[in-house]
Amino acid sequence: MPRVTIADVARKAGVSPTTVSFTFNRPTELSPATVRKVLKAAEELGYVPNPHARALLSSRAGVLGLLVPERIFDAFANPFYAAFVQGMGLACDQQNLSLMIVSPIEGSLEKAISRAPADGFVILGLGEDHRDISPLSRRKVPFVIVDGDAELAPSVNSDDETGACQSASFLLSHGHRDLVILTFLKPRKYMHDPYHDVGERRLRGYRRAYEEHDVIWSEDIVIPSPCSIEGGEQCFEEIWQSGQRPTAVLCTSDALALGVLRAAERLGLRVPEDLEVVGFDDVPQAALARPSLTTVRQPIVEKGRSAAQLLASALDDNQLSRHILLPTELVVRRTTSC
Amino acid sequence: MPRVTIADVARKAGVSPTTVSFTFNRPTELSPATVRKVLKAAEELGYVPNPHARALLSSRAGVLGLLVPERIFDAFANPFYAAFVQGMGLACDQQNLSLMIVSPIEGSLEKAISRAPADGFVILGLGEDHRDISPLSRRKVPFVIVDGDAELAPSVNSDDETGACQSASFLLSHGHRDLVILTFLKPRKYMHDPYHDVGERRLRGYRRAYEEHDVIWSEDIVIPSPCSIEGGEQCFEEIWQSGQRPTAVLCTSDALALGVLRAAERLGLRVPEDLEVVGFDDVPQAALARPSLTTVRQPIVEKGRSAAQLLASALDDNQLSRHILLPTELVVRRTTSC
DNA sequence: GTAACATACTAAAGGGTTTTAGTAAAGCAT
DNA sequence: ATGCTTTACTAAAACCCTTTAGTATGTTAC
Repeated sequence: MPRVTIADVARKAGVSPTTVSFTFNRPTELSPATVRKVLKAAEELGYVPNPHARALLSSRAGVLGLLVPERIFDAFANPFYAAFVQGMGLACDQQNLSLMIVSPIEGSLEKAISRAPADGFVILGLGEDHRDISPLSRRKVPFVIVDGDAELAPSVNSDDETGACQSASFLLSHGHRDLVILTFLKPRKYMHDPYHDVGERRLRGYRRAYEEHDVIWSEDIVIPSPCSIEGGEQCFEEIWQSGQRPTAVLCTSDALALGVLRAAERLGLRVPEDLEVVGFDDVPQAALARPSLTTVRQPIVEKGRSAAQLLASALDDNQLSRHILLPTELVVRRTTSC
Repeated sequence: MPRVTIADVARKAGVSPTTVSFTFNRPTELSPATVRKVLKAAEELGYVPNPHARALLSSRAGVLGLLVPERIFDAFANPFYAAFVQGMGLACDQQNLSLMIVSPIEGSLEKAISRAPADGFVILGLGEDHRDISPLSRRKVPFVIVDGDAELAPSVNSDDETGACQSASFLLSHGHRDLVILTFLKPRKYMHDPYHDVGERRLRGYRRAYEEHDVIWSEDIVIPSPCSIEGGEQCFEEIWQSGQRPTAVLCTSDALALGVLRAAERLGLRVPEDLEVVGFDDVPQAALARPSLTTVRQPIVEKGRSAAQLLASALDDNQLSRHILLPTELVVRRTTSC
């Protein structure tokens, strides 16, 4: 039994397919009696327009893509994503759009992009000139860059460097000299990208704080780790086991910091007495953590919301490329001694 | 400048559109020289097949829909969703599928379903015979029911009643007699559904524990609240402000329990000395909470994974409807005194 | 009584691909 | 030279809808 098509409804209602289409799309051009008749026939047959056919014709599927340069599993291991999606959802709910998560297919983002039936993309963590997304510019598919460099395309970023600088400054001014910095590992494929990602921006902030405090910076204290609670936990445990005894840890992501907290607990370290920890993001659970996490707040939900909003308006009028810079702010809680 | 189509590539390469299609879909039927020639032309023109056209023909877009009966923002306010999506992602990553979040359009799930270019749906929190999803059965679109009753359709559920019973039993056997139970409020539209949802199953478990302990059950102690940390926080604060002084709180969701913890902290209550709290789900942050949350564990990631897996195989062979029941288990942590 | 216009509907083109059925040429055995 | 199979490619139909341009009818205006 094949799918019920517009032709079936037309036949049943005794009208042309065009009339059926009009019934759904511009009922004002039809007499009320006809509309009723067609609606009845459609109802009885259980007809709904085929979304693929509709999208093919109008190039509008009502779907925003969220492009993430890693596996979905790895991405959502970081609570940042839930909050970001929540924010995008705010705009989607409002504009009746759906939200699609697009991650590499067979390791290729390009492939994933070209197969995804989305009207546009919010791109997380890649710059606008990244080769993996160049097909989008060529095909004039609208996209918004988040946490990445952009000039032509609209973008949403946080003031990472300032926030990072504040957090490092905070620790340095309290006398800490023996820090460890946990940064998130880029997905393997992007490891050697020349592109300046968020991690690097935050590092730059830390480095600036070192300069301002006249403390000598060494790349040796920077340890990359997979960006998840487990990643941070394991990473810090290894650091400790290797004999290093930092008095404080700076993390470029709350996921890592929460992991450090867990590791510290397991290792019997008291926070903040034996070890101070500062994160980045202020994900919802930072405030709930044990102890509550000192971190650099960026408005994640708002970030997602404005990215989706920007994309939605780009779909409508494809005008004006706006660049949004969101503020960051050090939130002092209990993983640091005041 | 219109989109580059298969015809453009065909013209440029001096072959028929069919040959171009074959180049991408079954290159073995072509001579290597031709494949090279076409690939080169496609590359030069920046051609990628139109996903809508492809999906129209094959009825396969490579997209799994996650149907949620509430707004995306509200859904992702509950950390359960992030873990569930993570699990679905595991299966999607493996099978090269994308994941689409579909929530009501203009308040209508039906509308959202009919517009979504997804190959099938994982349906969260509705039974298979719910009227909002009946169009799917009629159109023979595959779907998997999660946290809902199903007989014909494949389903994934947790043993909610047993888990809930254990948790209530645990509190009752420690002498608590003055409990409050926080349940999550259904989205308004589904408020009066006759359908037995997870919340009710869990309540049934609590009730059974009351019976087993010969304690009289009263519906008055059951307080519905929006299912988020904020919801639980506010709800418990109101309860306390209203003069009630329960010695323990049972929550049908960790989101609520985490909220209660936050409220307790604000109200100056010590947990577990002044108030004991038990959640449900064991979301990742339950273990990290302050204090760590006693809760009923269900394997959320696994739930998402098997739901997506079931759906993916239903798409392939549309056979065998399996029903998966995942175990639950009380995890005693620090919000209860042992 | 005819031109001008609005109303209610339809035929046909188009959107971009995949797939089926088929053709032409080459290879092989007899 | 004849028939049979294989190989390499193509024409045309199909997928299901929307939209443009147009027809037929009725209404109004002078």
